[in-house]
Amino acid sequence: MKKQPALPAILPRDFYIRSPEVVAQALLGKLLTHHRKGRELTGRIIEVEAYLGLTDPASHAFIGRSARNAVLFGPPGVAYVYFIYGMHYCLNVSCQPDGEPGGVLFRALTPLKGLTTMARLRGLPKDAKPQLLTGGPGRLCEALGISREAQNGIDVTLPGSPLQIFDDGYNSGAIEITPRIGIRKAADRPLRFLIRPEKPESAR
DNA sequence: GTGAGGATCGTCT
DNA sequence: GACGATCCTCACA
Repeated sequence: MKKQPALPAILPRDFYIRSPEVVAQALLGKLLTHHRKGRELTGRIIEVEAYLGLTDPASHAFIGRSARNAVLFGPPGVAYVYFIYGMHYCLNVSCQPDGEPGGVLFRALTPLKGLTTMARLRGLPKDAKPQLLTGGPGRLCEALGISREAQNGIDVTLPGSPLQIFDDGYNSGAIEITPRIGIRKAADRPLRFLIRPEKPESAR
């Protein structure tokens, strides 16, 4: 069992200087926070996917460096946001040493703080189910107000950064491993990692 | 409750 | 010109 730190601590850059598979599993249970217009939007990371870079056909980095994927080739611990299917944003964080491409895609969060704002950004009623707020890569970006123009290239390891990832000592318990979703290339690789979401009030 | 298909645009070739 | 790491809506059981 991990010790419970007194205060949530920002994950340091060293945390991300590892392979995406390792970083992805380590990110489960951590807190993702976006400071937006004076409000704090926070959720616990419950589902991620690892994208390995040059050896992974499903990764944006597989085709080599381009203007779009440059963040994946840069220093670790930097947000990579891309636009997909003409209507959705997806949030990743770069990992591996500077120069080696690799990243982790955030697929789902359990919303903890700023639920009303999240619901408003998603265009949903304020009592909307968490699954509808932040369950899905496009959904969680919309709920946190994340876009490529504003958030791509943000360093998530800096104390003053609007986008940060914290460790509050939460023990994520057993990790489920499955193939990645929504891709055609290398779709059979077990690189999707998830934890059971915290039980809702009604399930007690 | 579940499954299938359409929407829409940035990026790359 | 074609594709894509998705989501939403509608139809049907």
